[in-house]
Amino acid sequence: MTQTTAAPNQITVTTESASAQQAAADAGGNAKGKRRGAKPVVAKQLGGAIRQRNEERILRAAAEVFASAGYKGTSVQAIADKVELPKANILYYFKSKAGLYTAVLNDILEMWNQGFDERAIEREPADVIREYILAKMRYSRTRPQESKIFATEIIHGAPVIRDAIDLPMVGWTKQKASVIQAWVAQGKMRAIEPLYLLFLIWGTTQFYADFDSEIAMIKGRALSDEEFSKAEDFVVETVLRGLALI
Amino acid sequence: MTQTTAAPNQITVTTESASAQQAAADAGGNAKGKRRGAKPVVAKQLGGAIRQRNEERILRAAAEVFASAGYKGTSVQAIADKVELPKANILYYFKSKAGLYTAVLNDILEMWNQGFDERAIEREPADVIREYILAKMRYSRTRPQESKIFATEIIHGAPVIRDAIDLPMVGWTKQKASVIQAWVAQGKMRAIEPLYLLFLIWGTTQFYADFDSEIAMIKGRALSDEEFSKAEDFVVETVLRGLALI
DNA sequence: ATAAAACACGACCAAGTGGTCAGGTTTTTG
DNA sequence: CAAAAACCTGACCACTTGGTCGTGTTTTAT
Repeated sequence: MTQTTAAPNQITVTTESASAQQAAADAGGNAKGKRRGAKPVVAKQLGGAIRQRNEERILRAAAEVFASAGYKGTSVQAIADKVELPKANILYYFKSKAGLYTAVLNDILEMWNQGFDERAIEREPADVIREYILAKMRYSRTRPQESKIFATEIIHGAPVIRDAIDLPMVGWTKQKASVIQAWVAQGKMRAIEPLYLLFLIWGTTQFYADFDSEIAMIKGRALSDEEFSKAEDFVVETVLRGLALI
Repeated sequence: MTQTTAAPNQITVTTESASAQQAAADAGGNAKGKRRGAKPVVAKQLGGAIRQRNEERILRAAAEVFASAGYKGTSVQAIADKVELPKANILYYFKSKAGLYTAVLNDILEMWNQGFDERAIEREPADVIREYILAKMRYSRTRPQESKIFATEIIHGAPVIRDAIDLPMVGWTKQKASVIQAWVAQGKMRAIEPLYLLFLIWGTTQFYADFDSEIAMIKGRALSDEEFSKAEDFVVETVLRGLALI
């Protein structure tokens, strides 16, 4: 919900203000309003108090179910059961299952672009990269559901968010890559292809969220906070050494 | 298909010989045979020539569809269309969609346990780890479908393969971890928690398979062979440096 | 207070699904 | 060259699913 740092020079607009709002709009029910002369004027802020509360609850429940069962594996009824509302009611707020899924994904995308901060390029690579890895690791830890939904979506070729994410994603990535490239040019780190570094970080951090069940299998239980913290340290140290920054 | 190295002290049996065969058995149709006195004696090697050929084609098509649409998102009809056989026919060979999926997964699991070779512990960590990373990277490159099916399955909590994979997986991992542990004890590499190293390798290599569509988005096209080879080098070098092995 | 909007929801339906089955044709076996 | 096994498949069915609708209730605005 809250817009984090955000690259200033990005087309984030497409994803944030624009598409988030728009998603809320076409996800929001009450299609009937349109039938006759659209009486309710334009839109008095879209959504009464009740609506807002319920949409939030539904979204939360939906994320849970989508994460654990996948899009196709999720039935609207299952979500309804979880929020304890009749199915018809949730279809009243989100006019289709697809609309609900899109809304969930938009919420996720808002959080996805945790970038290097604006002054990254002037700072020490080691510091920026450390912070970036930690941010990603923490996201995996605190939002495994969202991470899973995102991963599943991408694995299946991003059928739903393709258009919403395509351009912005390219932008975010290019920006990060160019910062890294600059560091290399300045001789601040060993010569590497920035993209592959990003992939290594994304892959590793994503693993902790997406494969938590595998980790639990292996360890016999989930990672404790201390263990996770150790894992964070390991990733940071290994990457920094790997880049010859330590 | 070919059993690679394999940890000698593992219950791999459960997954390989046993469950692969067994899956073929209960996946294989002809349940009717059982109705009357089970005439066809015991089993003359299970499967005529036609059967073998068709099962293979179906399996291949199924893997494709499962990978791109997920288990729930896959309809038997879709697989049928792809192999150009009537739906009933594919249900004749694999008595249920679940059976087919299990069969596909078993094929995958057979290839999954690419381990350190038997003499790993006596070899140089750098060599073993390099080979391991390259093996995983190549698997991601040549078998992205299988990788995706596996990932999706794990993300959703491994509902299907849980039992088949649980113990073996723990075994494989423990074995690899103990080798790394030994290296650390011998002072051959810096002190790390072996598990976190494995996670980093798994996550990174998996990323190249599972997120190929994202990579394509970013680059505007898929990675070329040369680029992929550069990526391999980057991962190897970064990890080895990260472990202070270079 | 009262009208209008927003909210709630049981009942229902069309479409798609996995799976069965009966009766056919082809292949293998003796 | 039969008989038996293996293979093939259109038709069918039970069931789940997303989505609609009509109607009733609550909230909000005036």
